[in-house]
Amino acid sequence: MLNIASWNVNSLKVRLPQVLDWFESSDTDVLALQETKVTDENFPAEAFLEKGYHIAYIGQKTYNGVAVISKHPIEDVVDALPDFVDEQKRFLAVTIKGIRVVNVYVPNGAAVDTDKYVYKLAWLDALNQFLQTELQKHSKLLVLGDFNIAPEDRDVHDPKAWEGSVLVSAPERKALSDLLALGLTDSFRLFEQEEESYSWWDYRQANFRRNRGLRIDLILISEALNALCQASTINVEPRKNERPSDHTPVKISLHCD
DNA sequence: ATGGTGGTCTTACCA
Repeated sequence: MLNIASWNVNSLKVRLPQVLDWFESSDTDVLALQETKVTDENFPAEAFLEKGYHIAYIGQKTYNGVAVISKHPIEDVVDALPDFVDEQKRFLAVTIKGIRVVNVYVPNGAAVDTDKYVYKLAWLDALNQFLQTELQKHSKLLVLGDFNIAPEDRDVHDPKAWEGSVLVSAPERKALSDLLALGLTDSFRLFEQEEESYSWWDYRQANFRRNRGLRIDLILISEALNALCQASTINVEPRKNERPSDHTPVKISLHCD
């Protein structure tokens, strides 16, 4: 079994002990991180290398930043969306055991009718363009990360309150369904899941305790991986940690020979 | 009750 996970850690500096603990205890082979918020010079590489892990990362000061931690060698690293000028470090594609792993931190979008929302939709369009060609080159491909989009109303704790707002708006959901139309599947919905399953809870208003969350951390898989996918889960435990990230890890198990 | 939390080379901004 090959276990692949995604976790928006909201500062790798703060969350490093939690990441190391969870990576080991959860039997994860490949972990995609978002919001590392660390420059490449300050990335805590040694903490992973001394354990024999393989790493790839691209970051910046204060904001954004993505990384991949792997128990298997990493090949063919691409650290930016091609043909898209972007100062923000949100994209990292790697190949591990013949599987193309595309780690994304999709822009949040702030609110509809803002420049950040326009940037979010443009970014998603550039991702779509990239995946069109990438899927022709890699039959085994997955796109995982913080999509900052809840695919459906059942992924939202209070759809009425959220209606039309950023993270659920129709243009964002259209951009997500355009990704799925390339031949990708939201792995979480391949399996029976508990109702009110979420991956992110705002720090404010005791939202986690009240399970007022959204499912915005996704693992999209190509058709060739569909047949190999044995499970897709949300691992809620790390959200209960002291000083938790506001996101919790999501994970798939792939059958491999 | 129009707030609230948490992260960052902070005291403003992002989420």
